Formats: sequence, C-alpha cells, structure tokens
Amino acid sequence: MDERGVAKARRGRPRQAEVARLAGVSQTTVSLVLSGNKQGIALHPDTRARVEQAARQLGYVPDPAAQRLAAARNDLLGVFSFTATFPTDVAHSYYPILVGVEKEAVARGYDLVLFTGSSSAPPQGDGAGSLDRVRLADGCLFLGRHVPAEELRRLVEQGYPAVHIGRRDELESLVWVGADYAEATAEVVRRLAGLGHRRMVLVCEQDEALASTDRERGFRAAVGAADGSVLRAAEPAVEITVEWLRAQLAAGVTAFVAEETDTCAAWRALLKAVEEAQLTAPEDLSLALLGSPPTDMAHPEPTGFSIPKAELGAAAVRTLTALLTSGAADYSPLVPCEFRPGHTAGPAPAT
Amino acid sequence: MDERGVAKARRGRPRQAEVARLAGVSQTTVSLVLSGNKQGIALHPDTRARVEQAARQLGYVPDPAAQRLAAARNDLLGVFSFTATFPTDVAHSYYPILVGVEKEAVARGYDLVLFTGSSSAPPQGDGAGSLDRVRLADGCLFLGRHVPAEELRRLVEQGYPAVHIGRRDELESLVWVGADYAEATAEVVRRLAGLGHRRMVLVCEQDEALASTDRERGFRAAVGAADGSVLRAAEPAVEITVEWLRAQLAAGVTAFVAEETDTCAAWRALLKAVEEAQLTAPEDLSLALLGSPPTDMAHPEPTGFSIPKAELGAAAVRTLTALLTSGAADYSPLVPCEFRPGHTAGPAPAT
DNA sequence: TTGTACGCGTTATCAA
DNA sequence: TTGATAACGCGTACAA
Repeated sequence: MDERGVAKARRGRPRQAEVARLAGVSQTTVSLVLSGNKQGIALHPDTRARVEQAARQLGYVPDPAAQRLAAARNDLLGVFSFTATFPTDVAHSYYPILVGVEKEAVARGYDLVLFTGSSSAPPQGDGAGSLDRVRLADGCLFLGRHVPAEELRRLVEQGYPAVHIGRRDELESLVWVGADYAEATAEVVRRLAGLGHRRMVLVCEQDEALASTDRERGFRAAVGAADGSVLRAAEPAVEITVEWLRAQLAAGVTAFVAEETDTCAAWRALLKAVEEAQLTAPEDLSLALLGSPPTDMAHPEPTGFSIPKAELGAAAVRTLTALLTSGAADYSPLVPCEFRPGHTAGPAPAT
Repeated sequence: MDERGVAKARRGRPRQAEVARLAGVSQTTVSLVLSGNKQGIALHPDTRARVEQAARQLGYVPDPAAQRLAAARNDLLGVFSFTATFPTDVAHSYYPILVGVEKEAVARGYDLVLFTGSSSAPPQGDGAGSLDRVRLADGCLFLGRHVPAEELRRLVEQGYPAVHIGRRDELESLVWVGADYAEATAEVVRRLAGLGHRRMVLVCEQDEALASTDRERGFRAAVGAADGSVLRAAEPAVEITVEWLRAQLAAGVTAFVAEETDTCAAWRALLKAVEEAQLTAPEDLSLALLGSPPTDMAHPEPTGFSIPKAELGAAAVRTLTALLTSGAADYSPLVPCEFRPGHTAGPAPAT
C-alpha cells in the first residue's frame, strides 16, 4: 500500500483511474472516451465532456508501454541508427533525412523515438545494444548500413514492422527505401553522351556497398553505344594520378565520373589530378559527381545528381505507416534523384 | 481463447511462460533467471542452465513494453521544442544542442522522444500542441523561449521532471540550464579593458529576453572603472548609422560590443556602419560579438565568446537524469562560454 | 449508456 | 531454492 502510494506520488503521472474518479465514472468509460471510441459505442455527451474535462485538468496522457501492451499500438515510430543519430564528425549525414522523417511523421500523427545503437547499459540481453528496444514503438525506421543484419532479420521475421532507409538486399523480407542511384547515374551518363562524350570512365572506390554497385550498374547500362570503363581504386589518391589521367585522355576519354562516398576520395583524387595536369573543366574535359559534394568542395558546383534525403525520409515514413495500417505495403522502394547541371561538364572537345 | 491464440500467433514471439513450460519451471523462475537476478536470490545452477537453454532455443526476448510497464518507467527522455525540432530554414539552430543531448542520453541508457510543439492531431487536449504529450517520457527537456509558461508551470508543479534549456526565471520551481552570458560578457569586457579600451558601448536589440539582459548585466558589472554605455536599438539598421558611430568615436569610445540574436541585426548594423565610415577593425576601433556569428558573416572571425551548445545539451540531460534518480538536482545551472579571440579586437588606438 | 472482469508480459513480494 | 499471486496502466468482450 505504502509502496504503491509512494510510487504513485513519485511518478506523479495521472492515470485513467484517477481521471475516472474525478469524473465520477469508471475507468472503462475513461478509456472509451479518450481512446477515440473506435468501436463506435454510444456515449452520453455529458459523460464524454466530464471525462475530457477531468483528463485536461489532470493533464492525463496515456502510458505508451501500457497502451502497447494492451492494444499493441501507441502511435510511436522508432528511428534506429547504429551510430549516433546526430553525428558531429560526419557532416550531419542523417540530418536531412530526419527533416523528412519528422515532417511526415508529424503530419501523420506519430511521435518519434530515437534509438541509438551504441547504447550502453545492455539490460540483460544479447550483448551490446540490442535492437529489441525498438519494440516499444509501433514500428521502426533503420538508418545506416551498420544495422546488425541478424537481429534485424529476426525482428522482421517475427512480424515487427520495419523499414530500412537505404537499399538492403541480403534480407529477403526486409522492406527498404532507397535512392535510385542506378537510374540517376544513367541519367548523368546520358546527359554526357548528349554533350557529345563518347568515351567516359567511372571512378569509384573499392567498396562492396550497394550504393556503389548500383551506380556502376547504372553506368554500364547507360554507356550503351558509347564506350565506358570502370576503375575501382583501392587507394584513389595513389592510383588516380596525373599520368593515369593523361593516359585516359590520350585514349580518347573525355568525361570522368566519380561516386560520392563518405570521404569522396575518388572525387578528390580526380580533381587533384586535373589540377596538376593544368587542365580545367569543363573546357578540357568533363567531370561529374554521382552525389552531393562535401561542403568543403562545393565550388565549382559539380555536375551530377543530388540525393533527395528529406524525401527519402518521408518516403520511409509513408512506407512504414502503410505497413502499420494495411499490414503490407504496396510501395516503390526507389526514390528518384535530381539531376544537378552544375558547372563541371560541358560539350566534348572536338576531336 | 481463439482470440488469444490468434493474437499470440500474430505477434509470434515467445514469452516467459513458454520458456517456463519448455524448461519445466515456473514463469517466475524464468523472470528471475533472465532478468539478471538483481535481488541476489540464490538459484540452482541446473535450473538456471535449463532456463537459459530454453530461452535460447525459443529465441526469447523480453518485451520492452511489459518491462517498462512493470518497472513504472520507460527510460525515455523527451525533447520538446515549440518549433520543429529539425528546422529547415533556421540554420540548424538546435542541432548542436541535440548533439550533446543525444550523446549524454545514450551514455546514460536513455532513448529520446521528439515532440514538436506545432504537432497536429491534438488528441483531446488544450487546442494546439499541449505540453501534456511529453508525459509519455520519464522526463523532458524544453527548448527555446516559446514554451508556454502556464502549461509548463502546471507540469513542473505536478512533479513532472522537466529541465528547460536556457535561463528561465519567471517560474520559481522550474529547473533550467543555460549559458553564462553575464560572465562571458564580463570576460570580453575585461579583455577589451586589458587592451587599453576605456570607453566602450554595448549595442543590443530591444528585447526583453533574459539572454539579452544577462549580457547587459555582465557588461555593466565589468566596465567598472572604465566607462560603458548601452544602446538598446529598436531598429538597429536605422539607429546605428555612420553618424552615430562617428559621434561615439568622437566621444572617446574605442570598442563596440554587440549581442548575438537570431537575426544578428545589431552586429550587422554595426559592421555596416563601420564599413561605410571607411574604418577597419581592429585597427581603427575594436568590435566584439557576444555569441557566434551567423554562417554568412563568419569572416573575419569576431572577437567574443562561443556558446557551448553541445555541452549545454549534455548538462541538461545530466540535470534531468539526476532529477529522475535522486528526485532533486543539486546542480549548477550555468554553463560557461568560451572566449573566442577572433580578429576584430585589438589594442585601443593611442589617444 | 455504463460498469465488471480479465488479459497483455514482466517484475516483485511473500510463502512454501 | 522455487512457485503462487498481485500489481503495472490500458483496452475490450460481456454483462448490467
């Protein structure tokens, strides 16, 4: 008794029972009134008013855990990222995505819970930051490629509504939403071809990431009649040299395409080689970047495409909420990127 | 029966009861074994082994909702900001704070819930975004000066653990954490005095914000022997003119200090006047900015101080968690700012 | 139209 | 050393 009293006082959060007492009705009625009366049960207007008044007065808010336990829903969407959601070093990588996530979630009446993977204090479970925490929310968005596959698999296989942001194919059953790198890359290639470029080379880093191979696929698909080759450089700074560049030019290559990565090493090496060769784009050759440039090298604006991160976040929320309501999502996972004209590509030099 | 069976199947995850059946023990024992046996109750090794084996076999994971219901806490910290948490227009204003909040929250085993003031879908509450929503979390951080005082008061008076980021004095009982503008400003003034400046003027906007009056207080306190005056300009662009500047200089003023605000109108007007007077800092006069410059005017780096936003966020989390665990916080609300030498202040010109 | 009774999965108390 | 049993706060058939 005492215990309970103390606990009550300590947390001081009003519950339905207290609202009921104040309103002079039963707890059931309170639940009925406050949960929107989904069952369409008839309620006396006065009763409803009294309950609402009492709830307001007490500042009642439903306990998400209890709601979830009883009704299996609480209108909470999780956002799980293995690394910090608000990184300091990596230049605000997730921020633009979160902008879209928040906007869409709010618009649909969901609140957001941020779960961070590197969480300490493993309650009892499977070693480090267990994904299972996200089950508190009705569904969850997963962010970044470091989300542990095994745990994630179990989660989705047990029917937990999850959407991964970024393509993710190892898991058959995992729903994901990602940028359409292949098509965006193809578009860039077509534009270059339209500018008269016949031989072009794609420079990328040695990375098995889907984001990378997707670009390569789009590149290969689009070069078509033109002549394209791909260089996967383990160490861009070393392999992409002035000599290499000159050799390519001598071989008739007029356009160079690089992929965006965390470091943008390929793009950096490319620019450096061009500068050292005392060439300038877009006069002497054309350059394109498959993605957005890091802030420190935004000038000149690279020709290429922009990843619609906010839209990606919004699309993910739409997919997740569809999953929550309809059970299954009839969705198109690929979000188109936007072509960015930029100033580093121009007509191919006359031969 | 059927209902339950379906529900079970639908959510499809093993619970303690099933583990218990498989292990041939009671559900209580399972809980005891799997929840780490906090009470230090003695367990037979065999029992423990059997239970663990069964749990593994079934892939049991505790239901966080149930755990939190029973524990009467959910290890969730709220972050409430009246404007969108992720603003697109205002240049990421809260971002640096959130960085600190997340870091500290993660370190302490809490997850974050984001509440947006402008949220739609008011469930039952007081018209627009009722603060009561935050009760969902164990405690909440409040961000920005537009948090409705009345609602906030009720919340804290009812014992809800809340911490406001930024000084907030109207509410006696409200716990807050803020930057020490007064001391930081005093420090800047002292530095200027050390450079030989004897007459200086503080330029600020007509704003009753504490952030502003704190700076003024620090300024007045520190000018001491020196001679300082304060101009509160309703329209900085109009009042802070070349003529005004010349008059000040003629009167012997050698240093001008402006406060940082959303718009930085005072600082902008000051720089403009200096430029129009064809003067340069720090040669002809010294300038200081009490805060961080907007990104579009980061050059030359203004002398002044930087607000440790991440640290502010972290401090707020520490205070809140102290409130949560100890019930009350013995804390120091003021976070020191860091002096920024910059390049706009120098020795006072010889008289 | 409202109230009773029970279950959701877990933790914690107290007997056995 | 283990097992009933009672909360935790809420939703919901079912009875009144």
